[in-house]
Amino acid sequence: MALRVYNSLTKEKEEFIPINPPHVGMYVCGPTVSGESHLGHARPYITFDVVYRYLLYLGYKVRYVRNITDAGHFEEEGRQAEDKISSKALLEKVEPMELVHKYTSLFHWAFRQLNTLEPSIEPTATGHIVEQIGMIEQLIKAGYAYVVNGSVYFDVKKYASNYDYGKLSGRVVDDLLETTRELEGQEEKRNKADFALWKMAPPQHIMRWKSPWGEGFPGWHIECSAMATKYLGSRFDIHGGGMDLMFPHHESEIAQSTICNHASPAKYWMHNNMITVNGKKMGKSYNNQITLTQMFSGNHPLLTQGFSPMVIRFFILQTHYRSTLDFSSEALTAAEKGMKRLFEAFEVLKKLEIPDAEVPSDKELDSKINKLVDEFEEFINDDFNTAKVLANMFEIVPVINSMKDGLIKPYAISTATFKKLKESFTIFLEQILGLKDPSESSAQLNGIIDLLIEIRKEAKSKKDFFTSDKIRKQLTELGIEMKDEKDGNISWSRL
RNA sequence: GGUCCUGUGGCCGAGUGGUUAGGCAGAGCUCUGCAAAAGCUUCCACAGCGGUUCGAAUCCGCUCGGGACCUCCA
Repeated sequence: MALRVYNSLTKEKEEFIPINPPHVGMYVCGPTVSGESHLGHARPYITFDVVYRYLLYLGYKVRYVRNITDAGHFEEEGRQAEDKISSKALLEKVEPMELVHKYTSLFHWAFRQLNTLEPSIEPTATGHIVEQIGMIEQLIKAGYAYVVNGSVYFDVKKYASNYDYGKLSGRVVDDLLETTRELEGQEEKRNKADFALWKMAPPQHIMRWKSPWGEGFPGWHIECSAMATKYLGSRFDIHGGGMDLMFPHHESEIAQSTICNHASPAKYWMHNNMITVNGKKMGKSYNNQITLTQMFSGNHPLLTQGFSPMVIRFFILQTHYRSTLDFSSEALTAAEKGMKRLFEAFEVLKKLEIPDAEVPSDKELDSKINKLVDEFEEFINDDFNTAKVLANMFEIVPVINSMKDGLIKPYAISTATFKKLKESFTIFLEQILGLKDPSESSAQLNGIIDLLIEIRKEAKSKKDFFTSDKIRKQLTELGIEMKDEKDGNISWSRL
């Protein structure tokens, strides 16, 4: 079964066929490093990390480009032509680049914790001013952009007369021309729907670059078009980002690239939905963000505890990426417990060995396992339904535990089935979903605990429950839980 | 106001018209020196009202509720 992805451009699930196989070009709108990443930011980068991982698994040679927006944009177009980054920099009395560096590092750190793979290229907006200016010049030359007082605007009305502006986001241009909100500085534009490609920098603006139109800074949408074009060409396979970027950002990207490159940039547009808090989108405008460092530490009024990065990743992957996901400490706690159970079963599976059996004694179970495992691929192929993959894994958990406890006979399933289960489970959990056991410990700790287990076993065999309980109790206080198995073995895990 | 999405059991969520989603929480049982874990069983559901259909959470209409975008936003 082939991979099918929901294409926001056509509003349909389509079979994924790369433009130039085996190569795949993927562009994802990256972070604006004027502040710390919050939980909402984890959604797209984890979502597209799974997309990236799966495409790699399928054998594609993927170039994954994710930008860093370090040039900033004006807070509200026209009203205050002040760069976001420079305005905060003034406030904190530091260089803009100092902030950029700080938050870029923090971003990288947080997403390493979340086990996202690094993109192939992570271009910065400030590093591509030349390319952006070049693209703007092309747009002016083509007659789709005009210069006013040192700023350059894209002529949406003209574009719309020849192309479909609004196809991606479902806008009607006539409405846009009418209903766009009244903002200061609009008088420079020919039409309200026009957007800035280059803004003249007022004197107080710190980040500024020389351009053919005077000193200024790039508009919001041009950086992605310029960098995507530079590294992926005029036409590439996947463009991803949050749904909130669909309009005007992605719509405008399409317009810019269509004029400059004579092609709609991306074949497939993929948009992840939002993380909500009490039903409302987590975001700047609502002042309801929880930063990732707060998530990890638990240092936030809405959090009853800290959550490991893997729990956050798991929490996000338990929902389909195009659905909203409502955050609560309770939901995270539930995810944490579920994940622990899943990983404990996974540890068991990795160590489990069964005797050779060509024919399973329990044909029903054997075919059930085969079905559940085969569906991993079927579900991920269905527009990356990670929720269903995880649900199947959970259905297998009792089987694994029962095999360990001897409740299921070792030869109940065939060797081939067992081998497939082990391999697929590992590949999908670790390689594709990118989940790993957060409680992995050092060889040293393992050795120490193994020793304590030996001592405790001896005590138990002598019915010295005082000693055995003491070991268990003290370890519990240290966050390590000892569990007596049916067969007399003792296993342990972190609380 | 315009465009669009959405409403699933205590919570989070998957659902292609007919079959158990899954996780967490709750209840009972088994195992067990105790505990925990695990296993088995189980309770609780598709906002409301109509319609289409042999059959609807799933399609259509209306009502009510929630949300997103239209402005920086993942």
